[in-house]
Amino acid sequence: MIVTRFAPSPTGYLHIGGARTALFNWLLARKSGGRFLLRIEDTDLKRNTPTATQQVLADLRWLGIDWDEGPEVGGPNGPYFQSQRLEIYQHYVLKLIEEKKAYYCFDTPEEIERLRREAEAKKQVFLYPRPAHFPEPEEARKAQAQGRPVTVRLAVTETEPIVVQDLLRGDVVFNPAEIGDFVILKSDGFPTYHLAVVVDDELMGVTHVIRGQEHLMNTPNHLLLQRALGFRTPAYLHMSVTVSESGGKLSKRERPEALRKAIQEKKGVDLDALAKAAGLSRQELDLFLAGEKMPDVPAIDAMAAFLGVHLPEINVVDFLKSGYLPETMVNFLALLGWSPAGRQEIMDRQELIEAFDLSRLNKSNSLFDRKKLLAFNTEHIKRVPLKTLVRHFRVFLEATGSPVAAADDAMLEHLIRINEGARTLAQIEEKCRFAFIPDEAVVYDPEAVKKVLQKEGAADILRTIAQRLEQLKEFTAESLEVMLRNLAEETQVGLGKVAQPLRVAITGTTISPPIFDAVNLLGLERTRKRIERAIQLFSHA
RNA sequence: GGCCCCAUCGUCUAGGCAGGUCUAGGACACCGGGUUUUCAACCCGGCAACAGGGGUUCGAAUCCCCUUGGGGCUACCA
Repeated sequence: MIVTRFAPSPTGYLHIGGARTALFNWLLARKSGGRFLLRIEDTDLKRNTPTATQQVLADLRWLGIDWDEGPEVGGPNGPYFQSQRLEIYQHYVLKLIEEKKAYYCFDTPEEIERLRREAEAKKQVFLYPRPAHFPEPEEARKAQAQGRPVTVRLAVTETEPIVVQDLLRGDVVFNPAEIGDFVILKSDGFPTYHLAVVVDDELMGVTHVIRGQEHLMNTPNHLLLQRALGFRTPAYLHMSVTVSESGGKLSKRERPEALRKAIQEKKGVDLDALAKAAGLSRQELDLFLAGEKMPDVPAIDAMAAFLGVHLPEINVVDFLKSGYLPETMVNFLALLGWSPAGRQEIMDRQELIEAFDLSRLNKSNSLFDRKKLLAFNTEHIKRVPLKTLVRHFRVFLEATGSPVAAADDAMLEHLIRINEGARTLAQIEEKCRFAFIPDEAVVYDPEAVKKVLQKEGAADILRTIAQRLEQLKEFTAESLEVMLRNLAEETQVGLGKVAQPLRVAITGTTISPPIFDAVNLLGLERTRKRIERAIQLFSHA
């Protein structure tokens, strides 16, 4: 049976690259009827954040990527947090030391750094100088008592070429002479990634490891460790990397950097107000602008909102908040580095599982194209069942704190219906928000006022509409349509000349759902009030 | 610098492993037109690629080599 896993380190929100890795492992497990497990690689005390695991779990759930074993679902191979498996790693480290396959080291970071520099100066690869005699456990205890850092390194004694058999790339050959004795146990008693991943994959019965190309160079180390420990070697597949428009792999730094650029390019930004909006001190903001400090995600979001700039989405939640559907994300991510046998591109999870096949993966890096993502989202909004869409819409509204969240499900369904052709949930929200704010809170877009409301005759048309609204027997989208069409015909103008002033009067902008639906949504009373307010504010007659 | 991976339209890719059926197919973007009460959506049409060089072969996008370009790694991070 095929067993795959996703093993994120909880350093923040799940980003799009991680989601893609998780997805491919999940697809392989689901396609083959195997198991998919989730393991949290929290062995770096400095980088982990306390809430990150919850964020990652929530993001995976939103995407519809479920796990058979792991946090919150349990399983026979737990615990699934590496920080809770310290004795297990300890056991194997001790075993390797006893067998003289690994040894204690007492170097300080400065000493290591010096050796590294020397090697660099000589244009040589840095290889840790293995001592002729390995220190005894006794010496390790002594060194520790004296306050020296104690680490353990694997003795790399292999002389034959190390061959990584990659499912995608074929045999990749490495020269063992270029692999130095690497650290497997850190001075804080935590295992390094190499040790933890090898031990856990063995103990958890992982058969297939799909990961990013950035791990290809680590794989010979893992092979070495597996041999030293007498473990099996899982099948490896190193996927291509997703790169960003700015070149280089897509990283979390993208958003802060885009924000910094936006702040620097914008003239006359009130930095004190900006810092306040982000909950930062002025000093922290200055450090950020100098490129020396990265504020956290909420602060970044707050600053972007304050400036009204749109930052590129990187984390899974960013896409949620921009109004993308999880179906879109899963579909689009699957197509980055993989393609189905047929012509069909738009697929739901089930269709992806059915079509998935490792042999159709491709090796080259790909660029994340947001325009194509938008097109995919438009398609999925059309395809996803209405009930599901309502659920997604609710999640979106709550995540963004929209006033539209006050609506019940029936209303949300209606809002979706009258916004046929929308590209994102955010667009639906933007178009409908006008009906969920107080009449006095309508902000009139100056551009729209100038172009529509202050045009010749606009005020007259609004007055006429207000009058006819009074005379309307029943107030529905249909009766409104009849009324407005008649009015357009009588006054010998296009429907646009009637609809546009009305649209701006009730929404403050030129963008809304179809005008009949928009008025119907707002209701008779509030429509009248807003028309009056608009006439008052903008007719200079 | 060293090691490793990769290379088809602007982008994601099909084709490559089994060389002729490829005057290279699709999707997105873009451009032009249509539809239209706004924004979208929708419909029709168009533009656009085998990185370069050398082999192998009757024949190369496809196989081999070199060059160039892009990417990754080079930690007591994962």
